[in-house]
Amino acid sequence: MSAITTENTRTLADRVFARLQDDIVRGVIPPGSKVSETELASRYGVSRGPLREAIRRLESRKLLEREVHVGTRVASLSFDDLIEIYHVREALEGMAARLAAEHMTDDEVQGLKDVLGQHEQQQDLREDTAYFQREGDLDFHYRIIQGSHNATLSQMLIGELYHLVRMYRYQFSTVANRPQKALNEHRRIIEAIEARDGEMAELLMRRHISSARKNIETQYQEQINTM
Amino acid sequence: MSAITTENTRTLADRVFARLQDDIVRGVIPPGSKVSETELASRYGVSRGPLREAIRRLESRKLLEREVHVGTRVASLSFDDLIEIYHVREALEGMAARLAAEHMTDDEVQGLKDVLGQHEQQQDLREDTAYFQREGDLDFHYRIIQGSHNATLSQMLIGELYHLVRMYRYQFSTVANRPQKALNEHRRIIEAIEARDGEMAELLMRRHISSARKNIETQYQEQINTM
DNA sequence: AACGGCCCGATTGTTGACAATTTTAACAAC
DNA sequence: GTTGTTAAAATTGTCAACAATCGGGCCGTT
Repeated sequence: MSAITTENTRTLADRVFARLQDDIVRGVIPPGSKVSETELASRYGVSRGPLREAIRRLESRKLLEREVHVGTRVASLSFDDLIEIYHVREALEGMAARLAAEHMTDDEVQGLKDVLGQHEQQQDLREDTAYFQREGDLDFHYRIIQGSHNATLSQMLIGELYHLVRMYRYQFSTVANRPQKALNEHRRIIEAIEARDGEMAELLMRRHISSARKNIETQYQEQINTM
Repeated sequence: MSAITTENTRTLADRVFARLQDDIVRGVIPPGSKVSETELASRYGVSRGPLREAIRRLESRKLLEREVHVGTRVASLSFDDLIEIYHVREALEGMAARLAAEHMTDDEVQGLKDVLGQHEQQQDLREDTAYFQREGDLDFHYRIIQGSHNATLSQMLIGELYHLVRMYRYQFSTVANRPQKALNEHRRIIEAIEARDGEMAELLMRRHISSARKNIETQYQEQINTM
């Protein structure tokens, strides 16, 4: 039974790490807020020892920021931070798509196509599918990243960057506002992967993410102008 | 006086982190070896508390690997790991070169050209310049990465990946075996950056790193065949 | 009223002791 | 000789107390 495994082979510090990360990403603890070690320790029912280990690990992931002898505060992503992240995503996920086209198994490709099919149906049936679109979008990207069969690459994207992206989405309650275009782009990326055309898969993935970035930049500018 | 700053505004755990990282990267503690907490604690003259915090951070950087209730061991990079890293470097440093071409200040470009000039002279004067070439190569890449003016990107490359690359070099005592070609490639990358041609800079940087990867793959195969 | 020094409470940093788990080694049974 | 069992030793995980540092309020001086 894997529940035993996940509860028992992990240490207190590991579980605090996971719960705290979740609370930060979901905005339960507000971005930018200062967190007290004793307060967190009592909240999660542990002593400060394991808590501090969890804090150090979340620092490495840029979810917490520490000032020596002063304290720790939850990261607060600025617009510029998000743009930086999207440039990195463009580079890394482009490479991931290339490697996925080369290394994905036929089963993995089929799974990717199934996921796309589900998204198309959701798009048909509902109008306000913002939440599902976001989750679906993530699912698509996760599968391609893992299809690269490059653990270092997967770790950097899924283990580090994506937590920040998700945190930003919670922070500003952003919604997908180009779902139909995105879906088309997904479709073409899959075609390239299926044709084992790594060059094309990379190009399309980069344009996909680059478009998302430009969209964010436009939204941001509009928001500035109406203020 | 910055010596005071670096010694005084940092915590014990921070200094242990830095020293331990250095000892791991330089191979003072052999790759793959198991490290005992009490032993390390006495070696660095601290208690296990701050030491464990340092260990957790080095785990995040993939320099240490932990098994719950068993212990921690120094990472040992396999050939496959290094190839993975080079694919990531190709993607990230390609993007860095593109952004550097767009964002580097004229002073930064001049500094880059100065560095290249020094390398050319070294190459003229000496034959066995393996060490200097390696350091010079790193200097060149560092400057372009920081020239991207993208802190997230810089952190991922300089703060994470490069430690692993350096560790691998110490581990296998590799030497640069295509210095003249590399120098030419550097020259052309700088030209593209100076011309503010981001597209070209990215292309050349990717080919530069891709060539290095292929070179490593070839070396590895030859080594296998002679065994 | 503005400024600077001082003390006190609160918070972070560090330590050593204790609990839980794994590994080692000795021993017994087959 | 191999395998299985058990207890002791060693190691990791956790905790609570102690030390060091920072921030805020009070007070006195100008």
